[in-house]
Amino acid sequence: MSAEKAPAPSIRARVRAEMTEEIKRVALKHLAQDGSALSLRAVARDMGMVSSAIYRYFPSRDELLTALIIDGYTSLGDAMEDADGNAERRDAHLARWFAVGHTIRKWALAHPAEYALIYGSPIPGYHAPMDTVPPAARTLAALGRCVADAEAAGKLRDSDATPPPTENAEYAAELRSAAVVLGFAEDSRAIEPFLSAATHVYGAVNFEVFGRLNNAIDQRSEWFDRQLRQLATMIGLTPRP
Amino acid sequence: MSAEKAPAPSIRARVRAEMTEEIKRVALKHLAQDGSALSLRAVARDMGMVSSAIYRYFPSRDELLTALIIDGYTSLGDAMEDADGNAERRDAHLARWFAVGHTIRKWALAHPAEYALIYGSPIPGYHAPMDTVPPAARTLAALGRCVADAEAAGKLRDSDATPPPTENAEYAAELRSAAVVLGFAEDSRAIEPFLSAATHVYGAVNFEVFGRLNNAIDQRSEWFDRQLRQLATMIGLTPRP
DNA sequence: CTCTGTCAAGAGCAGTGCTCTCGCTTGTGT
DNA sequence: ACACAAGCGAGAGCACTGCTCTTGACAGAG
Repeated sequence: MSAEKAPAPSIRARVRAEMTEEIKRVALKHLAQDGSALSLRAVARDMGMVSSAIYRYFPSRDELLTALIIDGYTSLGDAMEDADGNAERRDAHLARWFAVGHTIRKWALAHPAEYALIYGSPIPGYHAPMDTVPPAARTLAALGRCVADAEAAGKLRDSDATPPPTENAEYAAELRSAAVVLGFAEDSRAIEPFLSAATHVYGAVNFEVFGRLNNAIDQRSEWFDRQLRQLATMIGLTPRP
Repeated sequence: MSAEKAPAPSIRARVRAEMTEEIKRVALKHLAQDGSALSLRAVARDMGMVSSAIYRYFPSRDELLTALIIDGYTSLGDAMEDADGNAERRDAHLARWFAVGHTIRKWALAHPAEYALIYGSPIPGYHAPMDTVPPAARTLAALGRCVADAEAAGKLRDSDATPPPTENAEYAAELRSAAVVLGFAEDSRAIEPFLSAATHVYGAVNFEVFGRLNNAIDQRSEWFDRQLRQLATMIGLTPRP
């Protein structure tokens, strides 16, 4: 018998953790099929449990949703950081932009229910707790890093489309604050174009995942890629044409 | 007694139409409060009816949703066309762009539930029928008209951000087809920048309405206005800086 | 070998979309 | 002027939902 006792993982705790994971797994499966109409009873039935047993693991449907939301952000964040690659390609800013951008779209198409959960319309009675903020911020930061690194390396043209500096001091302060959070320099000139570009990227993914491109654009990879390219130009990631 | 009899509005039909409108009105109120979790029973209760009575007017919850969706698109479309103004300002393309753009945002903020209904995540079991397509297309066309008119009048710079003409023939055909539907010339060079811009506009409104700007950007009117301005530059609506 | 904390199960509450049947009202054709 | 039928609201009922509470079993710790 090994004499481990310090962290005392406790068989009970281990089993409990496994059950929790299993519930999330099945819930995710249901979410993928039925959309945001997630039913605890259906999950329980699928696991051969009685519905009330689930409440031993998640005190409410909202807590389950929160867990799934955090998992979703984490999964997307992981995918984006993976796509961003390691330090060796740190200077390939444009390639990183495309890689990370396409990863958002691909992840969303592969996990439409989770995508709707985290970037779709808010769920009626549900209010996201603060725990979801850091994983959410990580995804935006992953995209931002490509631009921030380029700017820090002096590889960024000035954006031609950005309007002149704002005269609204509060807005300027908010931009500076966002810059710091996302790893840009506090006085970055790229932060506003980047936030614009991110808004656009998520808008495009929304359109595609939520079916707004049906009967209009079928060449969706091309459509998305060209928008990424246009945004790269707008931000200043590409040399002036 | 007036001798009108040709269309025979039929008292019953009139009352029925009024009831239908009343149900939609109450449903909209509930939608605004509880989000997409619309309950027929609650609507009926609010009207002092029994739930089954509603089925005399809408054969299913989906049909009610369809009616609300069509009303939503129509309301937004009306607001946008109103903002676009009449023929007298037909040449004020940039002003029209801002007016129509801001109208989308204002309408969405004033009707968040209806906005979520038509531009948010799809409702789980619901499939939108074809009737919703024309009202939906009208909103996009209303925004597009500002750009199409500018292009037709030769008042549009070439967009600098747009990537070079695509080599994907199918994608090019889809662009031409979209151009025709939205009132652009078939060989319009502005259609792709415009579609990009529209994607961006709806992305920005999504972010704000769905709370993705919370704790980040409070100066939202400024934020949105600057993005509209940037997009105008990208499309070529403003003179080169 | 108890004791105690954890668990699944089941019944139950209030709510949901939807169906069906029952009478009542009311507009309408003869 | 009257009888007919269509349209209507009410109510019961089915299968479902999230959630609560109680009960009884079991397993780890002392």
